[in-house]
Amino acid sequence: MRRHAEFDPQDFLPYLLNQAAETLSLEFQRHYRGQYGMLRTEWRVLFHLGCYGEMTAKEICVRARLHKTKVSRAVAALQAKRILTRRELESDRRHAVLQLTSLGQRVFADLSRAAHAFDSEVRAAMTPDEAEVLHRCLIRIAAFETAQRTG
Amino acid sequence: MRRHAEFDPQDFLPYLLNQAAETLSLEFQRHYRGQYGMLRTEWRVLFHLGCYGEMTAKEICVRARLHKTKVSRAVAALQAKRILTRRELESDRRHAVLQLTSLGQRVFADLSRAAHAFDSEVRAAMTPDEAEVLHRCLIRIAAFETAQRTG
DNA sequence: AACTATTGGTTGTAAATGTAACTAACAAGC
DNA sequence: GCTTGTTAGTTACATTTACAACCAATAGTT
Repeated sequence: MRRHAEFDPQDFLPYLLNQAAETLSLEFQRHYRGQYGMLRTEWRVLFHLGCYGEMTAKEICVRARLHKTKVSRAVAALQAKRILTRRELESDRRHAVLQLTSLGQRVFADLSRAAHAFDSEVRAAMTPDEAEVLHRCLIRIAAFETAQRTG
Repeated sequence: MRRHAEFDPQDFLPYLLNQAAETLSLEFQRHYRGQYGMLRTEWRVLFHLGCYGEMTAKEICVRARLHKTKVSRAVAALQAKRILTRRELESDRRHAVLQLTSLGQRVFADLSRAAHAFDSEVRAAMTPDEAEVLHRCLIRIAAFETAQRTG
């Protein structure tokens, strides 16, 4: 069957990386989607607020590398779910600092625990050395060409 | 600012993996999208047909781990673009074997070359040893829990 | 042969995403 | 103080995706 054997999809890094990423994402979805009806972007916003503390939508855009419209919609959804509140700054009324409610903190604590457990589960499939190399490579790849994506 | 330092997004493998994958995907999009107006799923279908030779939509679903509706629509789009043709089997008229047209083969050759070059570019960011570990880990992760996704 | 189940594939519709255009608040130049 | 530019964020609309229901062909059962 194989007519053009020059190249196997499995050897094309972007493809393989995507397969791996999708596999894990799909698996972890169960937690934030199944338990809390959250979308991936919502989970990311919650994740960042939980890890780094309160910040503005813009800061989330930059840190999480998400487009502002996605963040805007995720924030609205999380607000509707009583996971976070927004506090406008008098110093500059364009900004609004986002902060988790106590419910938000509980949800974050729960998902954070699940994330930790899942991470360990994945790492169990490799040696500590491998995990370190993997981490290093991914960081490097993620930094590849970050332009025009964080507006 | 950081209030909950227990966990950094950068250390959560699914998240990091996603960032890396998205970075590369977005970059490589330029080729199939910019040059040929193809969607990611279309490129994947083309990729598989080009690499492995003609096969049915179902086989593509299994190999590429894509849902049948995605493949169905991608095939329709590629057909409209004169990239592939379908040939029904008399032995079982539910099946249709998909094959690249000569245009499809030229497009595949071009994108395949671009993919190769891009892959090398990415690999240049790491040592051969690292690349090998990365490859191994990703294969392992991609195989994690393949159920209910290929229907 | 008739009845059900399964399989390969398509279509309809709702949800999600991307892109561009927009508003409001502030900043800078004159 | 008024015009111009920038920045934070939202909204509108078009494209894409997900999910379920569907159809047609075949296989399996009686």
